[in-house]
Amino acid sequence: MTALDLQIATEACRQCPIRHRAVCATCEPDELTRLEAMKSYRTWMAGQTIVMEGEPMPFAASVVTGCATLTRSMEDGRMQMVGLLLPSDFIGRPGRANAPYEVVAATDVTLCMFDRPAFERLLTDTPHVSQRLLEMSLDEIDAAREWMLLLGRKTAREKVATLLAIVLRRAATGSAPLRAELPLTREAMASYLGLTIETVSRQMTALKKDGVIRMSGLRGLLCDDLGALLAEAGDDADGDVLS
Amino acid sequence: MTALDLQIATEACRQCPIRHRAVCATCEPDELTRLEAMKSYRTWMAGQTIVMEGEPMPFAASVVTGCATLTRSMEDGRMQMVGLLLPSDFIGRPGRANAPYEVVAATDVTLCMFDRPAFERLLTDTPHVSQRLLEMSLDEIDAAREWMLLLGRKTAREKVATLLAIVLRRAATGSAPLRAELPLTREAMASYLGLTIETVSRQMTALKKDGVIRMSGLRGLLCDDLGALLAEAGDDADGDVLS
DNA sequence: CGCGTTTTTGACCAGCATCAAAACAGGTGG
DNA sequence: CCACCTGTTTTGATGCTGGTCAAAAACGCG
Repeated sequence: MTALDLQIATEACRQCPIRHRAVCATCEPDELTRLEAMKSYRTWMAGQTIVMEGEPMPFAASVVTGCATLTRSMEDGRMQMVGLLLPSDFIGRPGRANAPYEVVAATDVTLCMFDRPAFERLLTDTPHVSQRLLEMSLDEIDAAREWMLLLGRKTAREKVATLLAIVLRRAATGSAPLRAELPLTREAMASYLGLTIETVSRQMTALKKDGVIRMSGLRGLLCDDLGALLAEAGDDADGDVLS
Repeated sequence: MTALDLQIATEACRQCPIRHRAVCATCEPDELTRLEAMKSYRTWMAGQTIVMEGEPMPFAASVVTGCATLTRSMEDGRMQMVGLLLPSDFIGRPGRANAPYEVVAATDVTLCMFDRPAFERLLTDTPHVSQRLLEMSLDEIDAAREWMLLLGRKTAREKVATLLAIVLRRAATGSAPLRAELPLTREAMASYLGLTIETVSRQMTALKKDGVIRMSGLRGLLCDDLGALLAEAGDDADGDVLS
């Protein structure tokens, strides 16, 4: 997506790359018009904090491009990622003014932001939107529960394999060898998986040595046999969710 | 609540003990009438399976009394609890016919069950209900994320202390010594916390030895100093969520 | 009272964290 | 283009937390 495309998208929802998957997916033309009036695009660079834990959050937003993370932290500094937001995912909780977690740009991220009061009015006025948001929330609950199984019961090797499989699934470019850019640093991976950086690194090395994955550079991920990777992940070969 | 009360509640939503907290909380009188037509009560005994993982789930329901658990399991038998349902909590996912997790009665449980197709029609017809369900789902997401922090980053001792604090909060009978009946077996606690039974048992013993809690029998929990317990839990003294 | 189940306790071990240092990548300025 | 510096990633050595296996104790129930 070029800067020009982005500009167009800013103006017309109909051109938007996440039009049919985001919270606005089921909007009618007149509802889109109303959305267009209250939305604005904004971009953050990788690593930048979008919202700090506990701070006021005067907007709701959809991720248009890039990847953001939600992180919850303890007083002594221990942190756990609790959400991974990819294009079309929704940020913000109607009815709540303050963010319960830190929101950080994992890669460069563009958000389509809605003024919170206006968005909440839209929610009460248009069942379309609130029903779509309900649907997305229910998916998110399922994803969170899958994630809880990972955090509570999987071994380090299974955790890493699971995450790599998730990334490959989302980036699915068709046939083998499957190829994807890791949108996460080792630190973000560790935060996602409830591990330390060192353990993530060791397990990646082990999976490479065992021929389950290959790397091209630090971020380029290759997999010839997704079945083998899924076996390492301890899942049966179906329905993972992300976000 | 006696058997007689329950009988009354079956007939009239207005008498229902969870009337203002459940998914029907915001219903108008006419909507309640519609609900009454499609609902039916059913009770399970502690330990019974309500729905098996992957099986069809032809209903949605609210927990009226008792406690149920949602559990996700891996092929090799490892299990992780992913939901703890207390009175007023909602079971079921509109738009999905099969249960993605096992539902088990932790204590004796009574559900107020709705026929799924009828309930889904109600959802599309009455924004009240779907907005209430959205609200509840968003709370559930927050609870799941808090739970993820526990699973990913807390020590065994912190995990156990956190769970005990959650139970005490929900059962809050006013002033010290705080008192509650544990609705969970050691096995269920372990499943909730991503630990083994033995570790849960050891940590409970340790917390007793350290004077943080006292037990009267296996299920009776006493705490003289909730602040001390919360300190052990690694939380600051506020907003935990459950379910 | 006796049996089955749940819980506790004990001994031991493995997996992951921790601490530390080396290797590597990426960017800057000479 | 290379030397240098900074931050990330990898590798190594070691220790602790929590898992595993086993048995004893406590509880619940017929």
